[in-house]
This record gives sequence, C-alpha cells and structure tokens, in this order.
Amino acid sequence: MRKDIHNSNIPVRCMSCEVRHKGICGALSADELQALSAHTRLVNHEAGDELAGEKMPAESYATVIRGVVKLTKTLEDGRQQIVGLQFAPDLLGRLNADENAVSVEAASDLNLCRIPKVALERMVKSNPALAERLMTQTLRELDEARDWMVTLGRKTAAEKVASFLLLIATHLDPEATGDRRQFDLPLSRADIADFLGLTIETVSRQMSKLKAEGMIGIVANRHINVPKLSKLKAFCGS
Amino acid sequence: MRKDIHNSNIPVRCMSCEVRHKGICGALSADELQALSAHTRLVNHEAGDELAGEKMPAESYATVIRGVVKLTKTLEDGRQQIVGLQFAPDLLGRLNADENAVSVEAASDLNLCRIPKVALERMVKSNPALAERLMTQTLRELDEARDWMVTLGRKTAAEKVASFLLLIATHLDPEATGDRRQFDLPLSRADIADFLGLTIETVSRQMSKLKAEGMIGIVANRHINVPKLSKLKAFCGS
DNA sequence: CGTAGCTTTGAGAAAAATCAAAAAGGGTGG
DNA sequence: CCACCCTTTTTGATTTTTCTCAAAGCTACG
Repeated sequence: MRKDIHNSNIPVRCMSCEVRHKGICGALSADELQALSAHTRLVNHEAGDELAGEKMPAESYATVIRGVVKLTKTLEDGRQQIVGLQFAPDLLGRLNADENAVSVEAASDLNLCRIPKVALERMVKSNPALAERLMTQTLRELDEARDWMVTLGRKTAAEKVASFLLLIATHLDPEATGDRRQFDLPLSRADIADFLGLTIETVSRQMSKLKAEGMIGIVANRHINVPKLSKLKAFCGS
Repeated sequence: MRKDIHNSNIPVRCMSCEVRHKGICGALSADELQALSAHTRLVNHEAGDELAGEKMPAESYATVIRGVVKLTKTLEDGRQQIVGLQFAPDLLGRLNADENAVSVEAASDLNLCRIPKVALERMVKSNPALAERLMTQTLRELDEARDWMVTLGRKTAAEKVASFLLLIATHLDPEATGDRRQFDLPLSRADIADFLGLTIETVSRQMSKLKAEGMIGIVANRHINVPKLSKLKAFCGS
C-alpha cells in the first residue's frame, strides 16, 4: 500500500502561505514569518503515503499547500472510516497533543509545509492572533464533522454520494463560480466508500444512477462534471 | 413539545464550578471568578426545552451544572441527527459565533450557569489560560464527533446501541469505578435512535437482544444496569 | 499484449426500515 | 388507591435498502 517517499528537504520561506495570506501564516507578522521560515521545510508525498499513524506519537505540524489529506479511524477488525478531509491551506496536527487521534494519509499527491512541534507551539503561546486562528480552524472542523454525522446517520446512499461530490466540487476550487463544475476526484471508490460508510459497490451503483439521471457526467473514472451544482445541492437534502 | 419553563433568575456565585474546580471556572483566578459571578445566573430547564435554535442568533453561553444537553441538526424534510451530547461541566455555546450551527435542547432536566456573550468573550481575550481551556474542550468535542462518525458509518445496529450505552455509562458518572454500572438513560428511545442513525424499533429490538444475551439488564424502561462494563466495551468493536 | 488493480454490473442474502398492533408505563382525576 | 387515558416501548410481519459474493469490463503500465 505504501509507496516510496520522495521528499525535497530544502529549507524555504513558505511563500505560498505568505503571498496568498491564507492559513496560519496570515496571523503572523513579517518578523514572525521570517523566524518561522527558518524551521519549515517543503515536503512532497505521493498518494497513499501514510504521514502519521493512529495512536502514534505526534511529531510535527504541517500546512497543506496542494493536494488532499484524509484522516481515518479504524476499528479492531479493520473496518475503516474517513473522519475528515483536509485541503489547502489547513493545518495538520492537533495542538499540544502527544499522540495522534487519527491516522493521516495522503489522498492525492501532496505538497506540505512542515513545521516542528516545538516551533509552532512556542509561536502560538506568544501570538494570540495565531491561537485564535487555530481555534477558528478547529471550530470549522467540528462543524464539518457534525455536518458529516448527519450525512452518515440520516442520508440514503444516493444522497451520501451526491453530498460527497458536492463537498469535493466546492472544496477543490473554492474560488470557482457559476453553476457548472468539472474536477478530478482526489479519492478512489474505496476511499469514497470509507468516507460515506458504504461499500465500494454501492458507491459505484449510486454514481451510475446519478449519471443516468443527468445529475453528473463521468468523463473518466476520476473525472467528473456537474452540469448544475444547484440541482446536485438540492438533491443532498440539505 | 415545548413545556413551560420555570427559571429562577437569582444572581449567584457559581459555587458548583468553584468548589469542584472543573469546567471553565478552573482557569479563573479568585478575582476573575468574583467578577464573572456578577454576570452569571443559575437557570433551570426541564427535559424537552429548546435552549437555542439552529441558525438562530447566539445569545449567551452556559455551563452545564447538572443534566444532559443534546445538540441536533435537522434535514429539510425533518430527518434529525443528534450530533453531540454535553454533560457537566461542559460549556455550551460556540466562541465568537453570531449564529448557532446546531439546535440545543435539554435531554433531561437541567441546571445551567448562564454567562452573557460579551462577558465571557471579554474574559477569554484577557485570560490565555481560559482560552486554552476552551480550545481543549473544543478539541475533545472534535474527537468525540470523529469517534461517533466511526460508530455511525461502520458499526452494526447492535454495536451502535452498545456503544451508546457505554458512552452514557462512562459519562454520567465519570468517577465511578469497577466493572458493574447502573444508571438512568437521559434519552428516550426516539432520541437514542436520532443519535445512532437508526429507527426507534431497531433500537428497541437491539436493546432486547443485548438483554437476552446478558450484556445488560433493563430494570425499568430508562433504568439500565451493566453487569460487566468490560464485556460491553469489547462488544463495541473499539 | 498481458497482467494487476480498479471499477462496474448482476444475483442473492442480510440488515434495517416500514407498517401495524399489542403491551407497558406514567400521570391525572375520581 | 384505582381506573382511565395518553404516550412510549416492544413485538411481529413485510418491504426496502444495502451488503456480500461473483464475475466481467476497464485502465494503466510494464
């Protein structure tokens, strides 16, 4: 399952964050950003890489520059559930935790900006604006988790798949406008099933059904287009 | 559905918090506690009272002194999902939010310590220890939400009901020790179903099945005993 | 071109939902 | 304290949804 890892461990300024003024860097002064840059590393991972294991010691933080990260939990007998997806410019890692509550995996090829545990924690202590920004991200994650609980607990298989497609469509390119969307799924059918609490077969059947109903087009396995996002949204139940 | 509300709006020191040094009050100095006490009110609610509506303006915070609070989300067509339960000494209310993301209801009879929105937010700004404590609670809620996503997405009906009973057994009296437990369910079968993403009938059947297998005893409708908590835990899958 | 890994499709089985009705509690007023 | 009513819970029969098992079709890649 796990492929070779090719990291480019070159120290860099986190230009991506700085320029776009997103993520945690937006809460930093020029001086702080400069100081932080000394500790950060741009690293790359390929789809399938495991970045951190459930119940393993937490070693560092990282912000997502490009790609999608999946957070999973696994039952004793191997049943798996994806409990969150992280997109740029989210911060990976749980503040002040010694141990990971979830397993962290690259869903797609990734660029991350890695930050040592102590460096970030020191900076959070001295910068209330940064602490507040982390609180905001945590609250957003909590909202997303609760929204997904409704999907898992109360939606039909068809609504679950539609909700997933809507989530991806709106998160992959948040700036996109208009009612028509086109994108590549960052997750395999198996991952989608683990996200939705379904089997691969049910996911596949519901995708075919949505296609037959004209709700979506399946250009290639992973390449989807949505002619009317508003129609898809209405179908999701909320 | 909504019953009459009988509130005793008498200003008090939040002795319950102070004495037990739990919840947010544990992060406050004597002076701060004194100052906060001037703004707080002990209020009572009965089971079924709606404390705050989904998408309604957020008006105040409150800590749970006694009882259980349920957080729910509802789809357009009325399907409902409980997305969280709060026990003493949790803080109700989302920091800095103008609008509720969830509906807040008294699951059982309640005693709350109510805190005005501005009073708490001012105190959080000037007290990093309090901010950190709120961050800790939020992270715990996120963990709980993600754990529950696994239950909703990947467990069988029997495992879901067992997981719910385990949750209640361990949360109602966190100090209890030993492998035998006895408690009153703070939720009706309908609420349990909404928490587990099941129907009332399925919950009832699985409870009967757990009883038949000797996993639990049903003394009265709401009164449950668990002869071996470890056995129940093992049955939950994780 | 062949192979390995995904994905789709099909048929039958299992789990949970739905519809229906009986039983059990709980509170109220007599 | 009891009889009654209303609500909640349990149980039963049937239907629907989703899963499981099986096989075929696709894709990508060496």
